[in-house]
Amino acid sequence: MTDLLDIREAAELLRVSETSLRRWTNAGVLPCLRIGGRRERRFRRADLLAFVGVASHSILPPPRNHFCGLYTSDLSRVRGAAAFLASGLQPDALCLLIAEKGVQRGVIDQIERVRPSVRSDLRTGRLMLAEYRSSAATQLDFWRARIRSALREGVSQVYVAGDVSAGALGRLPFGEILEYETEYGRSIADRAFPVTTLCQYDARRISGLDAAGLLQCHDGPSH
Amino acid sequence: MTDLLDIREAAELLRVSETSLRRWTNAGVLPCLRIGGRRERRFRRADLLAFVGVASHSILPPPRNHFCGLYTSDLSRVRGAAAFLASGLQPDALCLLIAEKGVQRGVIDQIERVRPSVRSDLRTGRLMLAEYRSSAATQLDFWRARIRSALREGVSQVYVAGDVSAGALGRLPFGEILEYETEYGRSIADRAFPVTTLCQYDARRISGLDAAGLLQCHDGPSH
DNA sequence: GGTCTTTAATGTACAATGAGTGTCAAGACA
DNA sequence: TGTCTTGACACTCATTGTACATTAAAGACC
Repeated sequence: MTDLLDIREAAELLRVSETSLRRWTNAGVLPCLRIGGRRERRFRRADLLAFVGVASHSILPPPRNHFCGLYTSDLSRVRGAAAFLASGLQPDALCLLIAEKGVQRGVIDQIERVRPSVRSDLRTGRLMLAEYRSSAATQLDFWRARIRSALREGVSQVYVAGDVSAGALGRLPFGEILEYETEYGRSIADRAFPVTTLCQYDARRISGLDAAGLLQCHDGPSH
Repeated sequence: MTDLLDIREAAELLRVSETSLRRWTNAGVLPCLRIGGRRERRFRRADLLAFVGVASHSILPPPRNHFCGLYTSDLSRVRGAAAFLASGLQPDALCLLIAEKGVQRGVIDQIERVRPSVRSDLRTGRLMLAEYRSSAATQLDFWRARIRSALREGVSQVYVAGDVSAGALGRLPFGEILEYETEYGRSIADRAFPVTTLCQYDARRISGLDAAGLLQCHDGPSH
């Protein structure tokens, strides 16, 4: 977690203009550090939060937003994805479900049991369906495009659930899947993006070593 | 994500007028932060969502104290246990390492690299070594006895690292191992006991289904 | 080394904004 | 019917945002 913010990031965090930050630091009411011969301002997150009266929890657990789920049956696969997406269907969020058609139907039916309005979520585009591309590169491009356009349209949080094992990606050698996941974690599920992801894998079709690799490139299991 | 919304964004999010937001914050029913000399309002997303009854993700994560670690090499096994125990070697804590003799030596050597005083920790009993019993029941009794006596002696936190795969327990059918872990989680790694546990397994010797079972009866992977 | 572009700081002037304080009408509800 | 809440509008005023020019450091490039 970057603890030192430049003036643009600080202005974005506090939703104020850079001018105000300069005024406040000049007036001495807001601490800031100076760096380099140009004496650029650097702000500590804790100082910024203290300035608006937020108690800075000194030790925050690191954010976890890239989970993997190992399902052991078709039912547990559907249940896992449904629970994840149902919790994500919030007013200003976008949910994406990437899975084969049959699985999509099962997940929708399952969500409907706790959220009868799923169908309308589908119509309004708050919940979108797709299938995995067959190449890691095109799939990554798909993610980036979808998420960027959603953020541009004002969505504040994106929830992604993908059934990797059953899709086209799942037929790649496992090493390539891990590379894909690693890249996904680095460039998409990064802290910078408000994206939370659940990657599902069929525990019956992977080895223990595969599972260890999955845990390595995810923030943990979902449950 | 600690993002703050200004009053316009907050009004847009909740689909109410800015007037109402001002009234609600003045009445104290909706929390808001104040910033700058004009005391402008800034709203935390979680507060806004909570105000309309949406369960926010800012609920405290449940405590996690029963981890499993999948190692893929002898080196990663030793490193995992060493990192875990080194972080646990605090003044009022007791650390337990349950592993075969050879692994014990490797872990001690590894800890010594970041904490030269390990040997004295061993002498004073702050770090204790043992090997797995061959039956789940006797092993559970061992844990209970050790931990209870430690707590009686004033220890405030117990850290347990165990290499299950390589020990006598690891030779049981995997179903029995899972039963043992489940019982351990229920009666020892319970919230009531100040015990944090790392159970290590050899990823090379288990199946994907086994790994899924392990994740099910642990709070998550350690890393 | 030198050159060019980018970026941030500083300073100034002026327009825009939000807070605080009112009033008032429309709709919900018992 | 009366009461309560919401949204809209008006007004003042201090703060904030924006736009501009200037300077200097940092980074990219040859």
